[in-house]
Amino acid sequence: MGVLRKTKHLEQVLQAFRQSSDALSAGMLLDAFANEINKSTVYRMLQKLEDDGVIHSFLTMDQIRFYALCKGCSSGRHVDTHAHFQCTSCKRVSCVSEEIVLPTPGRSRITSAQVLLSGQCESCLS
Amino acid sequence: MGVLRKTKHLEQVLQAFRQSSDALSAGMLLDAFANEINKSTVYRMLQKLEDDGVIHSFLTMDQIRFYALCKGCSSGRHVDTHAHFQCTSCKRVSCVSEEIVLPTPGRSRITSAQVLLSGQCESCLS
DNA sequence: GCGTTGTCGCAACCGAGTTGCGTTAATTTT
DNA sequence: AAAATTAACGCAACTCGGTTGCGACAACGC
Repeated sequence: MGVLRKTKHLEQVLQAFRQSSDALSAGMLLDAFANEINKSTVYRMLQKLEDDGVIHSFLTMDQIRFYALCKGCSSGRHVDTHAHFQCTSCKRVSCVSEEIVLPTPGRSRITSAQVLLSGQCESCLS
Repeated sequence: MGVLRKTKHLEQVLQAFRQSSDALSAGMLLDAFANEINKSTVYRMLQKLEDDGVIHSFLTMDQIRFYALCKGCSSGRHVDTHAHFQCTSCKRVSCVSEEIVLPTPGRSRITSAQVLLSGQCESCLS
């Protein structure tokens, strides 16, 4: 596992997350840092950041993994069951602050949950 | 689009869905009918069945699309916002009957939602 | 400055899903 | 029942998000 090293690329990526109110995908980061950061580097960085509890990830309807900075969750325990929302027009993805009440089917033990909403965002509606 | 033809392969696939209480993925169908039904045939069939409102689909945590027979939804309008559950041990996927109350973030218009729960199912817990 | 060890770039690879196209077979028309 | 129509099929090649093995490099501790 090892410790997280403070490298140039890491700073760039973290900066990108801080500046964006939306969630980002690996592809978006690759576009943003085209010819600067390698494909595998981006994927490895995202993976590591998620392992370390800095960001969390989830899938959109079209099977693309998005990442966003974690607020309350620590390494190894991503407790937040907040939802994510993707606009079908502008494709932007964001976190929904409202907490969600989830059912526990049968006698099973739920350990994680993902809620994805999609539709049109405020700015695309107007 | 055209009409749905009653072919041998279609019958086989529908039968597989009826016999299984779980949701199925394209890969599982391909395994079940190995050397019988072609890869692209399976994908095209699933796509068509979903378009026609016979089955509905959703993604699991590991980005694999699963399909299950529709109960209440008709062609073009998949209204059910029921959740899906995947067991992390046996990997089986099933529909959760309980309805879910979802938030509407801001002033946006939600048109569809996916809820995925994961954990351990009853039989894997014992 | 030097060794350790995590990170990077590259290229090749993986696997789910798609596509173009020529062929086969289910349904319609005559 | 034969012919015409057109959906469904098989094949092979392809797309694309993501992974991996490996040698080179750079961050950190001493």
